[in-house]
Amino acid sequence: MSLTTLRRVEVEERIGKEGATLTPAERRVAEVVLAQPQLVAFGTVADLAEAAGSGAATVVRLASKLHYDGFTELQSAVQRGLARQLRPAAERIREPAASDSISRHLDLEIDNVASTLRSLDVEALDDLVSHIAHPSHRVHLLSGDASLGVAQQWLGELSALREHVGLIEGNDVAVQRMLAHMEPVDTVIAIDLRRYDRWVVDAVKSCSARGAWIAAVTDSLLSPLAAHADRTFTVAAAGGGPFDSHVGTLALANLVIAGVASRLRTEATHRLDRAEEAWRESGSLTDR
Amino acid sequence: MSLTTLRRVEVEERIGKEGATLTPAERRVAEVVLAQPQLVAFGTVADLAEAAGSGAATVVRLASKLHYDGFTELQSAVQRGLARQLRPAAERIREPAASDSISRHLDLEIDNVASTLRSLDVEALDDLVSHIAHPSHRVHLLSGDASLGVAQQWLGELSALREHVGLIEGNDVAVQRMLAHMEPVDTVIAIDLRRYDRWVVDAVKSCSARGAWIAAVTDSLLSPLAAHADRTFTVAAAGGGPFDSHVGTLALANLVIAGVASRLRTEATHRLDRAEEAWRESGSLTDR
DNA sequence: AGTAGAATGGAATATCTCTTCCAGGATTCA
DNA sequence: TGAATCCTGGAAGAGATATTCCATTCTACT
Repeated sequence: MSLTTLRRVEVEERIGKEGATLTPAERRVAEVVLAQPQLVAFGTVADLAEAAGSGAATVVRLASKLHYDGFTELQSAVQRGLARQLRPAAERIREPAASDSISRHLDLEIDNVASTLRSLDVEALDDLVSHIAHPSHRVHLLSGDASLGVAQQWLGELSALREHVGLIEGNDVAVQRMLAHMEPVDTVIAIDLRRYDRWVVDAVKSCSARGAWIAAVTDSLLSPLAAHADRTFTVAAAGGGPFDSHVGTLALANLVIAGVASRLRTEATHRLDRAEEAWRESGSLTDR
Repeated sequence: MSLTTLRRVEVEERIGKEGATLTPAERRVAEVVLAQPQLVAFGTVADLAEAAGSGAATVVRLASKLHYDGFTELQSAVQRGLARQLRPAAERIREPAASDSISRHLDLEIDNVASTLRSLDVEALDDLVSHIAHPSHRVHLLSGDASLGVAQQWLGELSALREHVGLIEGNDVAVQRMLAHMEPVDTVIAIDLRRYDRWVVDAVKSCSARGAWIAAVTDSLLSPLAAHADRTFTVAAAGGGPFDSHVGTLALANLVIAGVASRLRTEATHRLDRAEEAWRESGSLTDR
């Protein structure tokens, strides 16, 4: 996996070079610098001195021996090194690296999936699954134009598991119709990322006013969708091309849908069996 | 807050909760906190204020609104969050997520993306990109029912880059119409996985007979689609629930579309700009 | 249009941190 | 063994930073 781009950082380099000339106390400090760079990046001279069992002056002297102007400069160097590791793949992909475009996209998409699922709140997920699995709550999907395909994917699979799942298109008629029939027990899943479609934002507001339970799938907790949502799911959507990547959103969808399926096991199985039966009879599916 | 490690980083959690009560300037600061946590972790109040275009006092006020004792405490919280990400990315990717079920899906989806993109043949990819980028070739998308949403996603984004992209629905009328108008220079992208939709297989055969150039996006080189395709792309689609995961397919789509976009740079840019202009005039997109 | 209230940034202040200096202690070499 | 040198940490001062307060600006409502 090309994700392991660990570069030896400047500081380590210098410690290696000057290592032989370090005094015992300085060496102890240097060991801490290598072993716990966070302590250097986030801490103070005193913290580092304590961790190394030395005095503050020794810490500063080490920085000088490594040809830094002082502890502050050493700290900056360590911070730069850490920042490199912290940089999301989204930024790495822009740099004119030698690596080919496939592996750059690979990094990016893996990052999207990992970030999206790892930032997921378990309670929020359970809550969403419960709402979708509740048979008497109708489910309405709202999606911005850019994520319409992914929303269709949610729609298709949720429809296979339960009834009364709908996707609202972005025209006023459809939106108004949905709002007219909305009950306070209905569930709304709104999917839209930055450069939000105004109609989605407006529709979410209206749904909220009508008392629907709303889940927002969006790019930021500060998104206008989040403001009216009962639960917000943030997705990472860094794209290597001109568009956002909805790979993270789709991974989230799969997770949610799997949860709904297991919650609705018996009923869903019946539905799926009936569909299977229909396909078999009509011969519309084939193994080869 | 107790021993339970919050998966969504504490700071984000709090921003989400208080997001609605933030003033405009505070909101700008919060956006920077979310977008550039390093700036908070490594920087000073003044740095953050400058990045957000606000005063130092606003930064401190935001910290208070998030129920921190002051900026220093907010900074510590961000540092703790970042420290978790400081491990090498490769390790982090497989790190268990908040629940077993999420971890399982995470592994699964990462494998789907990685397997799909790793097995990709560069020449085949270039070939597909070239065919799509060729302006005089019309592009037809065919998709099985299960991957319809993903196909819609291809459609939407390709349509933003060039003209004459169509998605054929699975009814005879539409298929026959497409076949009737097909030219030998047309490009067909057929997306369908195991338990193939018979109509897709048949349509691909017919397209092949008419001399179209065919790319198959499918699950195996032994797929019936592969038999008639000029290029075959295999995708990994292991799903954690009852359905296949199309995350790998979508990742492939993004890669292809990014390739097409860079191939069509000038024309595509014009198209995108015109669309942007239209959105701006109609006010249908919003930043908040 | 006017007023009350919130919002905002600048400046003063209190706190914290880095750096420098120095004296006591350890080590080395004759 | 003694002297010279190096090593080391504490403490003071220099510098930077967070916080608080307040005057100005903006906004919303009458």
